[in-house]
Amino acid sequence: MTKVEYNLDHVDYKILRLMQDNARINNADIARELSMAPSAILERVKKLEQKNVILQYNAKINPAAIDQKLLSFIFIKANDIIGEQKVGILLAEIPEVQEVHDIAGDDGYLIKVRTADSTALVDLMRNTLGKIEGIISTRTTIVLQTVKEEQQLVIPE
Amino acid sequence: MTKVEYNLDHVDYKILRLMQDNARINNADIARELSMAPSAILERVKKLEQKNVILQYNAKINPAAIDQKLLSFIFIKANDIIGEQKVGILLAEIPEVQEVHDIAGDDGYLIKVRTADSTALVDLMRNTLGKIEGIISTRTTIVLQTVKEEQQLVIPE
DNA sequence: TAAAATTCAGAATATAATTCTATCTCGATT
DNA sequence: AATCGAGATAGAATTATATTCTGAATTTTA
Repeated sequence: MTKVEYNLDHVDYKILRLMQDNARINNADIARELSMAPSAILERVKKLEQKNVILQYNAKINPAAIDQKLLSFIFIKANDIIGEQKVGILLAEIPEVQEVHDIAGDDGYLIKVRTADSTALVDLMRNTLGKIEGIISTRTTIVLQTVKEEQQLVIPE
Repeated sequence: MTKVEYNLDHVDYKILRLMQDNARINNADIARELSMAPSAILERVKKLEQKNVILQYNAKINPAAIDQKLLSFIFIKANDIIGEQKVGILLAEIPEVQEVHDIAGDDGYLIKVRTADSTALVDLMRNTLGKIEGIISTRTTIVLQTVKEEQQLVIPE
């Protein structure tokens, strides 16, 4: 892991603020908003992509529309060596697993899982999690209702 | 809450699969990929937006690039009346709070919070969470390292 | 202070989005 | 089986946008 300098200025922040809420905004509109030339914006956006400030552009899809109605968080206790994350990497390969976090205390992971329903969750736990070596125990928390779910960051300036 | 029919077919699923990984893909490229006319794709995308299948287009920004290096999950026990979510709604208004989930058991919430560092987290808990009426207790879990963090869903067919 | 690198505007060009219309498909009805 | 109508699509024409290029201005570096 190498130290990276991002060196962002006000204009970059403004672009990021616009794009994180509307990734399909066009160059011309950003340019108008910031009173700059489209070509200048284009260059900056490309640089933000190159420098890995912008990681990806996602369409946020309504889970209910494709019948993925159940959201759960599962704490997973594992016998991973600290630093190495064998179990974590295996968990990350599961498509239904949206997030895998290595958490402090309890030598464990917290994962976020989306399935159609509780039956599908049980299947996944039995057939997929159950096959991963090194998992000692799991504790599952079911989400009844989601009040907010966004990935927007608080951008400076 | 009204029952909604989404009525998606194979072509819609393919479009969604392309767009959830690359929201800035253009019409022409989707059309080429699916061997269809751009106009047909355009209509479908617009309908997917209208029907709230596609909820938003986001740029995923590298938290490190804007100095938001600490991720935490906090369990919050609240004295909310079931169904009503006064505390949940207040939590959702906090910009650093990316997610608010009403969870089963323990009459509580699970929230996901991003701050610059642990100092900023403590500040937020004291100054912002501390001011919310109805919070009985909190339990904080710090993320040491994130192995995976995506919002991609498993799309059928 | 000079040279190099970066940033940006504005024009020219290439590419893509959008609109429109004719055609096609498919299910319902008679 | 024939007719009708709604919805979906292709393809052409038009409009809008992205991209490239150049030169000038500014900032950084040596």
